[in-house]
Amino acid sequence: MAERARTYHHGDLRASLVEEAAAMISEGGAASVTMRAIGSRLGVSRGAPYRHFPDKTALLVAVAVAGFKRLNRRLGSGDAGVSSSSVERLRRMGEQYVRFALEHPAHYRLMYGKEALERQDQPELRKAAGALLENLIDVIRVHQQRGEIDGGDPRAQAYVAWSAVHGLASLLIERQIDPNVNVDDLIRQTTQTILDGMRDRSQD
Amino acid sequence: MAERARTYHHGDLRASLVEEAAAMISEGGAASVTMRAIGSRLGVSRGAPYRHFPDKTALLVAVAVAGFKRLNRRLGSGDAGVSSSSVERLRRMGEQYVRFALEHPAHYRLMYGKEALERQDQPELRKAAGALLENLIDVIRVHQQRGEIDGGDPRAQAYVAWSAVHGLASLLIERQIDPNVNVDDLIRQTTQTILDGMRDRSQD
DNA sequence: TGTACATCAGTGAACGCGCGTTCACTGATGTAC
DNA sequence: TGTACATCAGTGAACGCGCGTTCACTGATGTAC
Repeated sequence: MAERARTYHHGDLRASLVEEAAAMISEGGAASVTMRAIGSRLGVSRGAPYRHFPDKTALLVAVAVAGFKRLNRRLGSGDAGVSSSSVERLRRMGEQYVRFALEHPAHYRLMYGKEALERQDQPELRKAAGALLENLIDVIRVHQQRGEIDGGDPRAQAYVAWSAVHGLASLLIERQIDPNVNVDDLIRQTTQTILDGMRDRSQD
Repeated sequence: MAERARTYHHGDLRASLVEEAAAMISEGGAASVTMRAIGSRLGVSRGAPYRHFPDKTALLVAVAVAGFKRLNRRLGSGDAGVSSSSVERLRRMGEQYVRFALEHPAHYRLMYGKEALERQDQPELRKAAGALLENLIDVIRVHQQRGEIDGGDPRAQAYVAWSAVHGLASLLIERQIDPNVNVDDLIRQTTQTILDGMRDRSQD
């Protein structure tokens, strides 16, 4: 604030816009993000954001992309390597995935909601989501090579695993799951069922 | 239309509103549903819908509830009874679930999207979604008794299965899945993996 | 180091728009006698 | 069967609102000489 008063130029308004939009989404959902509000929250005029984003959709796409990158980083961390039990690695990825969604529900919703982003093809967004999938495929492939899960098409297996965690995350976020259910147990059981199912596959 | 011109009263405007809103959602997404448009599409004034629904949210809730009922009916049909192989029954439920979502993507989105419905607790909606879950639990319980899947908490197992199909449906709808992938195969593999995982459960 | 100038980030007033909703009304319907 | 009346579904004009976006502008910054 003091800083802002001192300088006419903001410094890095573009980054601030993305950050602030994400914060607003967390606080009040995607609908609460308006170009007017975001400007005033940053102590900047209404027109200023248009120096950095051609329109509102472009800003929201940037926010969603940032979300995917953040999630991807989180899944990648923990252990990247060979160290721990490898199925354990997959299970932990699933857990982290769902936990991210629970911690940032509105942001997560934006990442996947075509609704909010309107326009069909946002290559940046597609790329960010694609990176997530590729990581998952890589991990699955490694574990296949170790013979710990079956040898089907790793891409298809990745989709199945992704579906399970994405579905669980969505149901939790949208409050479709009885709040009395222990979330940690449910997450564990979901990832475990998927991993068992992948191992078990009766050669179809 | 001819009918409408003949009578001042519409007949069953309430039902028509729900039906027309659903149609508009299918055609142009939830955002395309406006109280103004819906009135004019039914050849009725702007105020007319407010005779039947206090506000827009109430109408959308009714549409979502109708969607859940329709989906539920579809899952229940096919075979209700003891006739067919029982695991087969579960697999078919999963397939029908995903197929419903693919056929009515925007409607499906509305059913689960808290965003669009804004207000937190819509008891009717909660009830309709709950009925879906209870049905699934019942089916799982039956198959447990037959010893075809393991004996864990059927509610938890239902959540796991629901997560998988809901996740797959969502990813497909939101175009997160490579269009070159064979959707039928993917649906089959997902339901199969879940069922295998349920059977396999290594007594944890 | 000092000046002239091009660049461009941010200003702030204003635009037009489509929306949900309200409200005094009017016409149709069903019912009591 | 006929009339009076209460009820209520549908009318249509109007409201206020918040939104995204535009545009001529001004002030800050960096650079060439």
